[in-house]
Amino acid sequence: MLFRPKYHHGDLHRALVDAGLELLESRDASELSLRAVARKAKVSAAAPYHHFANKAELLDAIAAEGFALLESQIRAAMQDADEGCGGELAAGGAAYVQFALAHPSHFRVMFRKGEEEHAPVVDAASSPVFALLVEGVERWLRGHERAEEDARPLILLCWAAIHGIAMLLLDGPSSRWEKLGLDLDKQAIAVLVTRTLAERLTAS
Amino acid sequence: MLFRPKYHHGDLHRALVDAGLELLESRDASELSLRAVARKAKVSAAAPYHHFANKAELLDAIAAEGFALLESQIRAAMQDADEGCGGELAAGGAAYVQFALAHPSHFRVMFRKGEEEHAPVVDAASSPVFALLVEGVERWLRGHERAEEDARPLILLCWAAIHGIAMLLLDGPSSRWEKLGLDLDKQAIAVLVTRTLAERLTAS
DNA sequence: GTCTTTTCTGAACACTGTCAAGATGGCATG
DNA sequence: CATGCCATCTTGACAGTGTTCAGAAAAGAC
Repeated sequence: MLFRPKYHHGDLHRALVDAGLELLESRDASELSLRAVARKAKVSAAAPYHHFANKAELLDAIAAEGFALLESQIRAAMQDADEGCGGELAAGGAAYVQFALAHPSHFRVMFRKGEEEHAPVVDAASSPVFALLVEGVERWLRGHERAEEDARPLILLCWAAIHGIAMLLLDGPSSRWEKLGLDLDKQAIAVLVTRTLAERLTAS
Repeated sequence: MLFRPKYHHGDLHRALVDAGLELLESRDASELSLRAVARKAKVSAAAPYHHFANKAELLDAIAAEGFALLESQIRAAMQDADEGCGGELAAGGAAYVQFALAHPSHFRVMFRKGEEEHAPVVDAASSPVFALLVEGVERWLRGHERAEEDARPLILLCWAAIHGIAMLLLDGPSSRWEKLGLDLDKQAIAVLVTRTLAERLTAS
């Protein structure tokens, strides 16, 4: 049994994660009950406890799945972007925000605060997308003849700006954007921010 | 009765908000129960429903209080900063993150997603801190002989970066920072990001 | 003094996360 | 094949939750 065993149900571990994901499409993360997930998987309320220690662990699994999906989408977007040019970073950032806007509840689960220390599962799953960012910034620096520069502050700034605009578009106080006189939809605002960020990075 | 009336309890509206705030100091936002708040206020479980339509409305009140507090702290930090210089903006940003780090649960309540449209109470309360940001960026532009420039993309970028680093420091996958080789505490990371941001804004 | 309105309590409902005890069925060993 | 084992699932329970509703109690109006 390489993966989870296939006993009575088949693969309940997988089925529960999928059921949770489906419910997150419509419901919000805060109103996602373990019992509802079990119901959707046509299983009793206590069944999940043979595959996850508690609700948090299911959410961790869902979060990990989300990071994998996010990574693949960012990677695809970066590959489609203009090679070498800074458009690569901007495309990655746009993909990040696009994911958040397309799957808001899932995204919030990915960044929900774990009770104690963060689950190592989630940390491990989020590692590749972070690596993608690091790699992108470093490649961009090399492409701009600034390979010797310390990349770390720029990495922090990029992640903060991208993650921040995603969060603000999801949960931020609404009506801030219109009040600015920008009548753009959310995706366009995200593009504007990533573009401004890229400009500001390039400007020396 | 200009404010909330003082009937049986005195001012239960105020007392409930205070009790909620106290509980948020130790508990996390997700484990804050309306019943526990009522208990802390020495009142039956149903009493809050005469002052708030539901739990969400209490949280909205707590969130609004948070934005007021945040605004005062940012304003104080900006006034203490070097006049005219760009340090004003950086100080404001640092104060923003400092608030988030000092009151993480409260901060999360302020930016939690409301069920439907955002509560107008929260929107109104968050307006002044947004105005502080707008004003700061515009003043900074004037101080740099760039008054004619469109401030809006910069405003978005600043808010996104500041809010983003706050969120990442609170809920982000841990062990990202050490993996970067930066052995700084959270506050120092926040300062680094705001400083990098200010640099990048100044660089033309 | 009554009368009314606001505030609070007590009990109830449906729901939640979680656990202990038993039923069920696949697996390997005899 | 029979046997036993053990992972899996169900049933039923417990404490706790948000919310509602009928009534008690207290404050203000007349």
